[in-house]
Amino acid sequence: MTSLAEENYLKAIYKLHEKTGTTVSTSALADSLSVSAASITDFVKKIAVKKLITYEKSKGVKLTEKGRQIAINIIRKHRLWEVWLVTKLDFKWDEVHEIAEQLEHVVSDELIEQLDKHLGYPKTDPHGDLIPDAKGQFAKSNSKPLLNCNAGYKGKLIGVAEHSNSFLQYLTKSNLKLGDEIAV
Amino acid sequence: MTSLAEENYLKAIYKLHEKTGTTVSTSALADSLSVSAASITDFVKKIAVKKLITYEKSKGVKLTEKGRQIAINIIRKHRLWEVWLVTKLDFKWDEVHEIAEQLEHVVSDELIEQLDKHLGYPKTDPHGDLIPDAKGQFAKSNSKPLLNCNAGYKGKLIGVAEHSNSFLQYLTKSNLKLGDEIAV
DNA sequence: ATAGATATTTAGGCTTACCTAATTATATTT
DNA sequence: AAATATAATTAGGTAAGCCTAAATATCTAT
Repeated sequence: MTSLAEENYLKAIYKLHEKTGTTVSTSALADSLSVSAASITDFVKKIAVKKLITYEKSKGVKLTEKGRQIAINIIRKHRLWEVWLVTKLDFKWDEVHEIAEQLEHVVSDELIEQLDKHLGYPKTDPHGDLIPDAKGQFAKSNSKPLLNCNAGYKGKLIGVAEHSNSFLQYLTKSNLKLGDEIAV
Repeated sequence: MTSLAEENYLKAIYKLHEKTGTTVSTSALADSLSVSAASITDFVKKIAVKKLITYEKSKGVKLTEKGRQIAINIIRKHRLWEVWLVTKLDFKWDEVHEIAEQLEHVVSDELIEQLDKHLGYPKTDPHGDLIPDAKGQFAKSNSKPLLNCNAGYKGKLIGVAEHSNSFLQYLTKSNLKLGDEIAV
């Protein structure tokens, strides 16, 4: 029903919307998916017909509730697989993204439910991102971006917004990991 | 490098060759892959150019060493995933094939090596089939088909040749499982 | 050895997901 | 507001992996 390409488009739209809060532009999508703008316009029209997104010519794109649910489900799978890779297979947090990008597209609801159980129903992934439940609900988080913290502020490092391998490796080398108590 | 379709063709050729011992015919492949004979001819020509198989017009197809290695690697991955599904996620032996068909195409050598380690380097999958090692070597098996056993013969059930869900469920219902001592 | 049956290949087409180049629409400067 | 820059769309095309229908090759039985 949902092709690999569709899943990746929906996920990219979800993430760009999350970041900007606005409708998602053709060029932002083209950038994020490494595909030409023309291809985006094409594809976006197709999935608009399927009611996965709403699309207004030259005005960007928005997920419908249906599209949002699919996107969240992919994210759920991605994050569960990342937890598995780190906790069960001993991968580092900077080594799991590419593998999870593949595993997230495996289709089997029972598989994901069993995996979730096997992992002990984790709430967050190795980067501190929340894992939505099977219904697409995210738990509440009381996180606060480091940028908004004044000097002297003390807290616990519960997640990282930047996921690049180099940044993650830098944190590891600096002896910083999730759960650490930090002061600004 | 190796597309999903290629992987499935090579695996199918491997399995049909294993079963018949001869070159693999267009129609056998068409049957096994649920694809028209015309499509087989097309595809087979393409992967012959890539030296994954040898192909003689109207005379069927054979894996090259290169093609064989790819096929065995897919089988290795398939069987390791099946072990994981049964031993770690509590799936039944008749529930794992379809899921493993998807997982076997995930590309990451480190993933497979870590998975193998996580599982304790299993020698056989949940149906008793041998799991080749990372170099494509199969261990020796001293199995004997039940059909070749005379009445009165005693032995241990170490594998099943028939993998259909209905047969596996029948064995389970009959209280038969791998490792059982049986007499003919 | 030849007719008929079966298997295989060829020819021509389709869909998906991409592309480039050209055109049109929107935003930004002055 | 006009000129220019940037973004988006349209038009036309490509490769992969499939299809059906028609043509040809191989096998089987007499």
